[in-house]
Amino acid sequence: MNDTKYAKYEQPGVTIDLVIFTVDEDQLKVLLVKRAEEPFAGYWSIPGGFLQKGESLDDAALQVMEEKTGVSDVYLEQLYTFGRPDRDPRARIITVSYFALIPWKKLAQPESRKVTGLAWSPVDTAPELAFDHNEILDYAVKRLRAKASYSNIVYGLLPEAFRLSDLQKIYETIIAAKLDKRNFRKRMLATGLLEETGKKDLVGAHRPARLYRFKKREVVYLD
Amino acid sequence: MNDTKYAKYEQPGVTIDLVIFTVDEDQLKVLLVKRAEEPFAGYWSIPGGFLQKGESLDDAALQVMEEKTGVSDVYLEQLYTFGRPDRDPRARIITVSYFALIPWKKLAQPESRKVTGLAWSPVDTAPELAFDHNEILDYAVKRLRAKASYSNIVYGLLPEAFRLSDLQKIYETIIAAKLDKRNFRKRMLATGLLEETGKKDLVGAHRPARLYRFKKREVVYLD
DNA sequence: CCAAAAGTGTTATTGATACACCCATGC
DNA sequence: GCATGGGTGTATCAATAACACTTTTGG
Repeated sequence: MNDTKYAKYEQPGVTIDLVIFTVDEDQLKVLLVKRAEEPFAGYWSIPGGFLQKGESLDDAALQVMEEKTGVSDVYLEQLYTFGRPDRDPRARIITVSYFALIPWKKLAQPESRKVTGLAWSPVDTAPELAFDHNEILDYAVKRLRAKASYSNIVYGLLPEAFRLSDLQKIYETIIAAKLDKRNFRKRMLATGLLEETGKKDLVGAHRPARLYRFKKREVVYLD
Repeated sequence: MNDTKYAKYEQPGVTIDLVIFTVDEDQLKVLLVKRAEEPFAGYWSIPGGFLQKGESLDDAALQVMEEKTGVSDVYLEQLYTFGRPDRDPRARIITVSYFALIPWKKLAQPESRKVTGLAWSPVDTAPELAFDHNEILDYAVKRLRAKASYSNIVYGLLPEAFRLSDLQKIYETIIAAKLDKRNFRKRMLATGLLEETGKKDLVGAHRPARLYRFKKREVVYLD
């Protein structure tokens, strides 16, 4: 920008911060990174980074995603932009927040989990975070819960093929409530968004489960 | 910001753009301003302005609102942040968009309507706008339609006291569909969000209508 | 008395909820 | 044969949708 022309306006730093969710061990978890530097050195924060020259906001979010998880083909949605003048003690910085969903299985490869300074924290026991990141996290959790109730967004937390009981578990975890198995299956199959893969899940000493997949791995709103 | 430390990052200009809605003549309308300067001189755009030093995003939005309409006590909600690198030909500028709702009556005072270079355009016949403002407008319309269906957000388009038929008209205008009068009234009164003012609207050669108001003029989600 | 909008109930349909037992497999 | 999770149907209740006439006022 032309500094003489725009001198009286703020030219803030712009960052992208990501709330990356997964469901693991029947808990909704969020990826946190430990800050090495001031401000908030030693605090946990959600992963983020500065917007690079020529980069779109979505690209910047993807960039952070790949950097921290090694994974890029995930559900990603812009959340909200936070810009309180004092939210960063260093300088005026506004942050465009995103939330992402990632199936636990994708992360189960050892290399993407061993990075130190990274941790998956259950959302309800998340520690005090740097900056206004608790606020961002709360906002993301609300959005996820709401959106799960009127869309098929949970596909982002599931692998390609899954059992209906997996799907139900994901819903129960997100909304923190038990659901009736028969009603749940009826409702899900009635949406017409699922199809059988024809395969069966053979693990365990019990009747094998049919495996389903989402016909389309993109957001569809119900009703 | 410290320019040496952050030199490799983008320091974009940050603007706030507002989609200001009202309902008038049974049409959903949006406030447009005519651009005098390049780029897009002569084009219509939605009102906006640069973020000022020390100003929060919400404050900046309010500022623009007051500047263009003379009104500040209105419904205002952050919408989405647009940041394609080429969205402004001058420089890298990202814009945090907001949408606002304003009751037509508030604008009916002559002084706030006479400003030249301002126009209320029906949303479905809006012209080609500057920058990516058509995209922002479309996004706002979708958000408004969706939110009207599961919240009491329409209070922002109504004066303090109104007839149930006014309320119904607003809904019909937003969702572009006719509603059944009896079912509509039953449903609205069942929400418990309305109360009678005790007064009656006496205009017109017909039975006077009871006037209602929202118990709380703040967003409540239904269900 | 006519025109105009306000106000009011009942029935049918649809969708949501509650609820319990048999099935297929591995060990 | 027993433990484990998979898979299925029906009856009740609640919410939504369809539908038409009487009332009150001003002119």
